[in-house]
Amino acid sequence: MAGLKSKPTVRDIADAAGVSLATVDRVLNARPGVRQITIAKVRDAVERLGYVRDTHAANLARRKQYNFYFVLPEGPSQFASLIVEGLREMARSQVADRVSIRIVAAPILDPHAVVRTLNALPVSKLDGVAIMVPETPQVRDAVARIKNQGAAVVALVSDLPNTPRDRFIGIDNVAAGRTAAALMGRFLKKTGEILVVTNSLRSRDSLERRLGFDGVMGSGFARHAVLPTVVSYDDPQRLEGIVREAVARRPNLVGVYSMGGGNAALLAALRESGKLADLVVLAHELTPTTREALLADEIAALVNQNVGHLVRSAIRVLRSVCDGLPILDSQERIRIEILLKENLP
Amino acid sequence: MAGLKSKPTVRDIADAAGVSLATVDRVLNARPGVRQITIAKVRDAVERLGYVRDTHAANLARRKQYNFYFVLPEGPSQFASLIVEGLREMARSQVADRVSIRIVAAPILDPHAVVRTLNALPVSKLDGVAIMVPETPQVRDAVARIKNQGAAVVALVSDLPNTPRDRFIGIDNVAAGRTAAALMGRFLKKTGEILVVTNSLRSRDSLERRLGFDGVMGSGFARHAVLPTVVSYDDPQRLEGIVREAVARRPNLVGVYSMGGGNAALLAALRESGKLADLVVLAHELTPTTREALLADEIAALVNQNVGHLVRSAIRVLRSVCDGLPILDSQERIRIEILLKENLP
DNA sequence: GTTGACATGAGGTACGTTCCTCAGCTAATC
DNA sequence: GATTAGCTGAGGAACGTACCTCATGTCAAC
Repeated sequence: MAGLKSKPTVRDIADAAGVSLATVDRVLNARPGVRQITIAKVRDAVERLGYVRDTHAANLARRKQYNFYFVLPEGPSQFASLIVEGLREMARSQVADRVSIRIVAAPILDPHAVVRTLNALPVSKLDGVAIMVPETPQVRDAVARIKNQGAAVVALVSDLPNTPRDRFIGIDNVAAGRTAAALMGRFLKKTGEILVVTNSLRSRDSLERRLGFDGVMGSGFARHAVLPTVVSYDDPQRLEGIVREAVARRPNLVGVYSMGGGNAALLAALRESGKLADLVVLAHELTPTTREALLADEIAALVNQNVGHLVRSAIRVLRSVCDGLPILDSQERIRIEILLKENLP
Repeated sequence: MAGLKSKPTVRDIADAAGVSLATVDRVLNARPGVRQITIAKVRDAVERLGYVRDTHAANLARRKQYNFYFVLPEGPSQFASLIVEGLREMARSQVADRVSIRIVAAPILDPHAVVRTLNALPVSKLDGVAIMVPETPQVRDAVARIKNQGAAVVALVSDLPNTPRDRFIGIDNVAAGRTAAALMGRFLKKTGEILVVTNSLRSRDSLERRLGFDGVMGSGFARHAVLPTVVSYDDPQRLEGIVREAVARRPNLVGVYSMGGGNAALLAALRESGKLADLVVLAHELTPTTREALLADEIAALVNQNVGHLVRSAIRVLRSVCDGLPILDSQERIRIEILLKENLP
């Protein structure tokens, strides 16, 4: 019973408002040369008839190409590679019609280089940017500049809350941390210490995840002791050293929570320690490494954000912002996925 | 670097193949009156230039409306209501352009009435059907008939594997059962008996879920005893009675797995028993009832299939089938979501 | 050689929109 | 009363595709 009569067109609006097609067009596209009264008449007709512009016909006429840039972290991050892969798959699918996507690598270890990368974007030639870099004051300025020049901007994976970005596309990392804690608490059979590891504290993600993790561990599972965050600074060797030492020195260790990347090195160190089977290990993001570990029962569960949804949502939102269309919140909220061996896609 | 030059049009194909526009059109739309050699020339040019028809321009020209019917279970099922709601939201969004969706209620308690409903569909006026009813021999025949008349058909939520349906849109229910078992095994702190409840065994879902559940419980968590499936036949009172009795008679009960609907009655009975706090309760599908119970710590976790994805995927697949376009498997696989209080959307 | 079947080309109109030009109107200013 | 500026209408071309008609071509059978 969800019927749908043939949708009203600009012509219908013109008739209903008692004006010409040209005027409707002027109003709809915010072109000058129309009196306020006439604008109101057209707006009213649009409301009454429930007109929604056919974006496809519009893009056809406008021969518009959406030019979007994705600024992604350079380097060995498996997660970033997955995003690139997701974007490539998008480009091949029909969803991406009239969308051209360019990927720019940002050397996130060097904040100044990141800003240079952002400033080098051809803002005049582009309609929108999705940015996945840590927030620094300089990045904030760069984002503001891009936004001021009229481009749509979304923050990807890691939010840039103190910038005029149009939206954040990613999971609520505090909730992700809470989720990890809930799993950890439920999964642990023995009481003991929990090691928390991350590769970087520069992005907000790790901080927020830790916050959420501590919140739930502290209230619901306070019998366990959550150790201070160990940071590897993207150095696999450093990470291996730290982990090896922690496992050796802490006979009471029962769980490990890996908040960031670098899981290959973490798992290597844990395997070497021989205690992996006794530990509840939780990590983030489904990558080849974590998938394998999950299947081998080395990792108990993953907290994941679906890369496909991430890129599709980013593109949808960028388009909507460009077209001045509303964003369907419910559709753009990225879920916090819990992955076990059993529900692995 | 994922560049995209302006895509080739029919005109380019005509030039490249050395034929006229009309001929290209005849080939592309499989109209008669073209020699095999010419067809081959055009096909070759399409290949070489990587032409893909602009479906939006095509639909515009064809002034095509996709007419899709959704056959959903009638009755008080909260899950079905969510699907209806999801469809209504779709209709409002831009994704559903040129798609008209009609919802037909099928009285699934009466198999003959279901078949009558299916046979009453205006097959000649419709492009595709999404069907969510239990599989019976009569349903199989009806689906075959619909498919034979040229409509696209997908099975929704519950598969119809022995029919010529184009695709199944829903989760792998065996894996869903396995997932529930993994959670149950991990969450249980005490050893004991597990009650398994469902409202109906008519659809395949419950059988498959049970299969998966038993598989994992039997291999990984065999210390627990999984009781035979209790069926409520969609009768809340019957369900309450059974559950009340089971809880009273089995002091060793540690977990409850609800495979189907009717969770309101189940929870009512468990609450009344006073033992709810000691039980690990798992259920399927996020509904107002299960959400509330999850937030109240009455349900430990939900195994969910995202209604939004379900309907969007169904519509995308129906469209692709109608247009003869390939289906992107990776994009259409519905995830088995695990929902805790902490990652509730 | 005529007939006819089939294959192809040329050209048009339409879909809903954008964007352009040009003409005509009204009201205010000189 | 003439000039100007601002507003509006009428109409057309284009986007990429579908689908229609009509004319012209080829080739084989009679």
